[in-house]
Amino acid sequence: MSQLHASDSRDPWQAPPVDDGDAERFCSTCVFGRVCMPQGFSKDALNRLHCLIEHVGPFQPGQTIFRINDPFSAVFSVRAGLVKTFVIDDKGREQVLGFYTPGELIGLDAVYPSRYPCNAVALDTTLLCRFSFGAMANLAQELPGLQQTLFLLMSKDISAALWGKGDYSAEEKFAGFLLDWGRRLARRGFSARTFNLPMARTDIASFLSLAPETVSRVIRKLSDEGVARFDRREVELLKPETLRKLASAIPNLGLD
Amino acid sequence: MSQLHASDSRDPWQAPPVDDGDAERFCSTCVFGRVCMPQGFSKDALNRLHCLIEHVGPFQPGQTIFRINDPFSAVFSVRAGLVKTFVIDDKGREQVLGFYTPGELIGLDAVYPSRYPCNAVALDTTLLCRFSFGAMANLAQELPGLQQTLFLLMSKDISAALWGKGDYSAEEKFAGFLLDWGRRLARRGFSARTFNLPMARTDIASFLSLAPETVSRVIRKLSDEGVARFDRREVELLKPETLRKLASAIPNLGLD
DNA sequence: GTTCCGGATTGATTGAAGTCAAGTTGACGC
DNA sequence: GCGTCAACTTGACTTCAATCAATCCGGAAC
Repeated sequence: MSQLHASDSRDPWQAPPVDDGDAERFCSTCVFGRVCMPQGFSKDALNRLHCLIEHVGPFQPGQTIFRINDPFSAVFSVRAGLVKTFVIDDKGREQVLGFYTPGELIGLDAVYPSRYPCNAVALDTTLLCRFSFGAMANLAQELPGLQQTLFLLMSKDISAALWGKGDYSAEEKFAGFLLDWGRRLARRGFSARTFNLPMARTDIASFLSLAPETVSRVIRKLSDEGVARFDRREVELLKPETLRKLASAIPNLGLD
Repeated sequence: MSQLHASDSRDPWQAPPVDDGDAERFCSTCVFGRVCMPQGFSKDALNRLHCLIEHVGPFQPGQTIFRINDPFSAVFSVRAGLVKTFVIDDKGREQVLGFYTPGELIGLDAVYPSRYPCNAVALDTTLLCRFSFGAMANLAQELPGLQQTLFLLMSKDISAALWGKGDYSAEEKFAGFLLDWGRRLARRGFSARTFNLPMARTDIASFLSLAPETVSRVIRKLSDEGVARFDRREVELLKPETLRKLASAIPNLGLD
């Protein structure tokens, strides 16, 4: 969803579907656009960074972007759509590791092993930017701002990976998930109060290490208590304070 | 514990307590010594990296190294001893995030927020090397090998943070913990079969998100089944294969 | 040695969430 | 409209680990 028209309308359903960027501009949601520019990248630097970007996609829902153990060469920035990463345990059960919404970067955890440590599939029609990591590292050698940006992004991913570590109740985890998702959408100009949970209940359950049935029951409980309204995959947070209180059990939630 | 004498004796209790390094050499366990050198750092480069190292400590057991929300300026490499990092949740319960043994690096997750996101305390008499991160980043601008090393270390921490994510039984988690700990000691030349678990049961429990009583019961079960022998904090893995089978439920364990 | 103390263990009970099985709902196609 | 299918929900039951409550060490001090 585009940010170009965010000042005209914050309704995702009325915004143009994609902001592709062009030779002069990054996609408005792009981490490199957002993070680098305020640090004073020169026009030349931006152009050189641009040269190593490759637009890929569209990927259809269910389509694989990379597989676990594929050799690593690039990270991906989500331009539009939704991606989940996951691993399969020895009993064949899927463990979802993360969801990625436009502006977020996938694959920094693959640098060390030189292979992707997880699978990535599109959950919605998805467009990506592909950044060759080697080329980026080379460029970072000349551009302190880019090096700094990469350090920041990787550091942030360490904290993000820690999310939900610990022993929390189903309600606390789900409350945290709702608030986190809302906050990430808010960064792109959408409402943090009324939004869509575009992934399947099963995937939310797996991400939170819960059974789908438990997620269902938590949703019913929050509905009954008037904390949030759920209609299919639409959510309206009626008492964000109550959610925040629940989620406050989980430390380190302030990832931003 | 020193690696200098590893060829003479692999017994940690007979080895000299500390390998300090000097003007010419890194501590033998140091991540920068280990990771950078094979990539062909020049003598000059090594010297410059050396200049920004500051030896700190000793810290006594229980002594704080940094506190959550302290402004970030440096990462720490463990030279000797043992460190745990942890956060306190809103009910006052401690959640252990990690244990750090000599050669391991603490604090890369603090780069993004510019504050330490957790507390760090020594669990044993501990010596550290302090690296100013800003100075290191500057140096990395000139030394591609150092930049690469930092990317690798941060990427590795992302995977490490993911450890234990998912819904596993107490036995699976503990088996994974034992094997992981053994493997880390083995990297320093010690036995991966017979070793010490120098942290309190309570800390292991917290790290694994279990009650201390549950850890105790798992230990008893593994003893009864002859899978491992426990004597106080000493462990001998009698059937590592059984442990591996248990731990294989947890994906992504192969962090190395 | 004896006393003390904190960490560790053990046993009895409880409870939150998983599992299994049976509905329900909505989307799509014919 | 009706059938089909998958996702989701609901209810009944089970289970694993947390909690509560006693002990049981083992080391330090005297």
